[in-house]
Amino acid sequence: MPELPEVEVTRRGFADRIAGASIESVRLGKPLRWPLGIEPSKLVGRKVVAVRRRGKYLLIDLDRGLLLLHLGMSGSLVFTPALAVAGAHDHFDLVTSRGALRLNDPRRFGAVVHAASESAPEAVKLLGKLGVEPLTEGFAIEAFHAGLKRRKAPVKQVLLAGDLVVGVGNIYASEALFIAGIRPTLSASRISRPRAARLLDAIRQVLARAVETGGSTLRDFSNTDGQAGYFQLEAMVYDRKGQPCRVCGTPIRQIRQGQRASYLCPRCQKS
DNA sequence: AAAAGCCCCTGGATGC
DNA sequence: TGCATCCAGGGGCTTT
Repeated sequence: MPELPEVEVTRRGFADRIAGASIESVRLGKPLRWPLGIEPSKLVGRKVVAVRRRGKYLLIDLDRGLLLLHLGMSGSLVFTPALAVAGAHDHFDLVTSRGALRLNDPRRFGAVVHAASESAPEAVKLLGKLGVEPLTEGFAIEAFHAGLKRRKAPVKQVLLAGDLVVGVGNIYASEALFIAGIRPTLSASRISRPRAARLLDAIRQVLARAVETGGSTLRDFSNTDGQAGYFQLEAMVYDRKGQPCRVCGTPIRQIRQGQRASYLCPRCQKS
């Protein structure tokens, strides 16, 4: 589910509300992708300082240490004054003096991991190879083009890999490539400098718009107040197999790359 | 170093 | 209605 926009919408939904709170209790449900890495009772009494985002990870800074939280494919967070009885897929509760944060994640590809600091091995393992933040960091077109040039894999898969630019997942990779007029199968190394510039611009444009619209809700994503996003209503190609291209009317095609679906307009994305 | 495949897991849609 | 199969917003890990 969650790509950069969904994670950012989630972050904005509770960051200010939880900042300054002290942790009162922690409840774990079924195991997530990785163990928490700390005895839950040791978190009690610590204070939440801030909530940041790095790629698709949320970083919950505590006055001592931090929690790295990932939503995986099916995760979502709610932040409420008081928690209801935990459901079958509620696998992590962080109860604080200002409200409770709850992770619901049916597939359990998500994770909450404690790290003593951002430079601790547990954090570096997860964050160390991440690429540039497309929305907030100055990403020179030279660096982006150079990064593409040294990769022979299809550009779609290079975008998904996350080591060049972070936050672009399966929906927004297809969307950005459509906007830039680039075929997802094109080898990244063959993208010219002007086209790389268009692609970078398209990535920023589509991610920013998706944040504005509350992200994409295909199945189960919702923000921390339980509300759905509606970017999917604006999607140009994603999940639109066989439907007419919104620009030229040609039926949208679906292909498979690395066991994931890609969508494209064969006419608007000629190469 | 880079690329390709393989998993982790549950639930909804589809087909027989 | 029942059951099998396929597919899904991710990404770390292992193997080429």
